[in-house]
Amino acid sequence: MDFNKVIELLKNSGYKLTNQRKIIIEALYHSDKPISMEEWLLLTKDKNPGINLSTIYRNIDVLEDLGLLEKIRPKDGSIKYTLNLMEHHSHFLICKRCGKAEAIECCLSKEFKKIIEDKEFDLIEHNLELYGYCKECHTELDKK
Amino acid sequence: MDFNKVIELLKNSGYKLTNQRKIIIEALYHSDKPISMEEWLLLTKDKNPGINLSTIYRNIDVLEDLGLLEKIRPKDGSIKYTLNLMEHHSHFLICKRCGKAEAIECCLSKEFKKIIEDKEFDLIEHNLELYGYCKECHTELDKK
DNA sequence: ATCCTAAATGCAAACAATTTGCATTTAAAT
DNA sequence: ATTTAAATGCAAATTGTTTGCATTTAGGAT
Repeated sequence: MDFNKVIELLKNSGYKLTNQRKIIIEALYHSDKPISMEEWLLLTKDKNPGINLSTIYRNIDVLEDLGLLEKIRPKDGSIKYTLNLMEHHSHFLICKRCGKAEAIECCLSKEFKKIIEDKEFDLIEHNLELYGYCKECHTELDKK
Repeated sequence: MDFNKVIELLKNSGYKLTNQRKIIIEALYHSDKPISMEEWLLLTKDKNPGINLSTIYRNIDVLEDLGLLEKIRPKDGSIKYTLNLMEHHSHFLICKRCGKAEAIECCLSKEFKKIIEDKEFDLIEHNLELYGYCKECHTELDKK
């Protein structure tokens, strides 16, 4: 989904396109990896120093309402945000070193789902986060 | 791992077994599902009303140090705690209605791991949370 | 283009969750 | 029993997030 499509969706849902909102969403859109609130704030202040933290928080609600926001919660307790522009369900390969996140297609094998079914558990949704080292970082680490 | 084993591990690691600590860990040990901090506090206050919230927080550090604590972070932003007494890696089937969590064995299929390998991503750890309705709750919901 | 109104924003204050400093208590080694 | 480092309770501090309210602004109506 390209940026204009996002804006269109926003407007069609009755939200106004303010200067701040555009910058806030754009920051997330152009980031190649999930970012923390701190990073998000810096990126937006970069374009408009007057933008307030609470405005970002309020826009989180908007993005969630639009179903566009993905919140990633690593084990360390932090929260990172990224836009979810995919049609279908996906998960992330998250690099423990550089933080880059790459989306991958869904994952639960048939056999695995079968095991769950056998337990008569009605599976509605799942959340999978994969941590490791991406190719680049792995190479870097080998050098040391 | 039975409770005495947990206590033994605690002592062997140089921690003292205080009355409060015992109650705090016992509460978690005897709970059949992951619990919130609020629930944890209630369970401990039940046995000793004087126990302070900060003592629980400090004992979280201890349990993490011992590698016994599992933190579960549902999408709703809450945090639940449970003891991880298993030898091998496992995941949870978490009921969206009653909150009961059942551990299941590991899950990533060979094909799935192959896909990740092909991306030259060095997978270190992963986190999978499965949400849905357990058998009992499913039955209950059908009644309505 | 100007006017109008609901939505959005900035700011400061409120709030919730977690952590910390410090005086006191306690487990357990001596 | 004595001693001492570790653990606790309490209150205050800190951090992250939310809210109330006065002001501003986007975008439809005129």
